Amino acid sequence: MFGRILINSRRSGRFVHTFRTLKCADDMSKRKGIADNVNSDFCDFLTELANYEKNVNRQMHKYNAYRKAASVLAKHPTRIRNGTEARKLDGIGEKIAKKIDEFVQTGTLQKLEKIRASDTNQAINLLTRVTGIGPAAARKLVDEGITTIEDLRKNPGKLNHHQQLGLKYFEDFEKRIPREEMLEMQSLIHGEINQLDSDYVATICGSFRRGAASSGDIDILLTHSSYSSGDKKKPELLKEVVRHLEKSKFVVDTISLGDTKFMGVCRLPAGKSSKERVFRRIDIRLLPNDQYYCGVLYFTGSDVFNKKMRAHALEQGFTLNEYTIRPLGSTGVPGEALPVSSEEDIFDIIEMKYLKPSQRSEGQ
DNA sequence: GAGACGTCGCATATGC
DNA sequence: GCAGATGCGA
DNA sequence: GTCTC
Repeated sequence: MFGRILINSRRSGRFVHTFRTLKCADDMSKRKGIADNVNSDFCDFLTELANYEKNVNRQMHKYNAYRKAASVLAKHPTRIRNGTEARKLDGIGEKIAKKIDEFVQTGTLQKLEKIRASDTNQAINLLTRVTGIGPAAARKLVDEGITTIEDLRKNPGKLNHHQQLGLKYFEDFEKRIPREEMLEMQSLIHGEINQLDSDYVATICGSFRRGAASSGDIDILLTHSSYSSGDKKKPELLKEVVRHLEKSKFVVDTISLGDTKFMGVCRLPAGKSSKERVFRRIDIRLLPNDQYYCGVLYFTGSDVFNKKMRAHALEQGFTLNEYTIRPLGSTGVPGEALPVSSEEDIFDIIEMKYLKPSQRSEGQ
């Protein structure tokens, strides 16, 4: 969920930074041996191809395949010299090996040049950066002659509610959130929720919880002592929190709101020198208390860490997902969910030494 | 050579 | 009005 | 596009 790994800051490929999300390069090289990415030029063109497959061709699996290839190259400690060398890496096959060769020899890719030359592709890629506009809507809009952000502003009637908010906050939503601001929002949120009802528990997850220097958005997991998975729906628990955060002027817009998931927009009150703050994307999920820590673990990531931990769980005869940890019978059929009342419980069950969130960035 | 590649909540379009 | 499908984001 | 079976 909090992928980022080394390529993009965000799964959608909305941002095109080439890694360096946290810590300084020195720190990284000492600990991990992956200081500067010596293959970053390959990663860049693979990421561009990935976004093309997703946004233009709606080929999500190719998108993921290109991203996997870029990721393995980014982690590779030495410079790849040609396709044959690249071919040895997991996730790089015949086609990408060929592209590496072409790029090494000519400094570019014919396929990429053609993609870049198409105005339609350019427009689709641009519109896709508005949250709520995916590959299908972008293509439809471009077919109707709408190709720029300005065009969108002139035709708000062609957008649904989510897309209208995406347009309204287009610039702000592409800005990263400094950790300092995340900490401010954390204390405001905890204060407000505790004032509302001290039986709520809220945890800001994602890369923030792992200590990242900046974040893309705010992802809050929420639970309440009165709410367990056996109970029936409690449609008011989440709505009450959202209403309260609206009343306190922190939450300013709603993208979607159901019984268990809120997606919206928030902003801190003006800071010193009365300078206006940036609008931020905020998500709040309500989980039953008995599933809360599996959820917190899952949404804290990183993706790579989650994969390793789930694999370890399997080796120990357990299946772990975002909701529960269950023992596997001799037939491989999952049994009843085990009781969990902390993240430590989950590590204990699978006999794994506890890792603080800040130690979960690349697994271990 | 065929199938998997994560899954699910919410909003909205679609068909009856 | 209802039920299952689609788009989207995470 | 790549991997697995």
